[in-house]
Amino acid sequence: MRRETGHDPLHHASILPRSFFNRDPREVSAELLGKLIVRRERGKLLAGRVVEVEAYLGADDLAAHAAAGRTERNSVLFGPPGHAYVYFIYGVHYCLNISCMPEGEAGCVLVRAMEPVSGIEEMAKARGLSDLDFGSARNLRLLASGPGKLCEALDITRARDNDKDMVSPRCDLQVMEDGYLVGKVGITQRIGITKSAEMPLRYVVAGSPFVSVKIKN
DNA sequence: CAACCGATCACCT
DNA sequence: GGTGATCGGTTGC
Repeated sequence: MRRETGHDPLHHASILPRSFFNRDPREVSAELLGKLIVRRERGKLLAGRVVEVEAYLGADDLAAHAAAGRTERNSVLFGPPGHAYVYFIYGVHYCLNISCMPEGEAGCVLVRAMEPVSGIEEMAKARGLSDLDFGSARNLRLLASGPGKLCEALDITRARDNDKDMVSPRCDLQVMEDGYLVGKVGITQRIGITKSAEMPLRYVVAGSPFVSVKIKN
């Protein structure tokens, strides 16, 4: 298995300002592509570049957890922007969202897939895939090509991470930017929902092999 | 390779 | 008591 280089892969990276998330989730979604999700734990640095997200809006979006109003579970969505909203789904998986909009207004971006950048061995271990050879993109994409996989790779759980401030310099779960620019952005319907399913709110880096599913037109 | 299915939890009605 | 912003293994074209 290939080793990480000694040089810090986030040397040129900086934390996004909170204002980045203080607006409509659709704007945030388009610009979040190419940014970095960073996990720091036990002296290790785990990071991936976002290649797929979905926007979830407020009361008009019946697929959003916030649609029925504020509850104890979804209260993070109504809090300040830039916080992690983590929920448990289908009895098996966690999903990571980042809250958007000013405090008091709901909205978020679901982080659905990322290209692994740093801490490949750690992520593989967390995914139970330590035996694979990650020299090939074919295996590399197994690490975080879906919201549940991404959370497993970064060891994200509701108990541990819900409501964490992802734009705080001291947080062990952060969003960063390093000047990387994505190419063409594709927009499709969201995955796996039934209500408000027709709205085109899924944003992917066109041609990336690290996205979850390719949607046929 | 598409389609189906089981796992099995938190939340809301 | 029903539902769901998923995944991975299996089945059957």
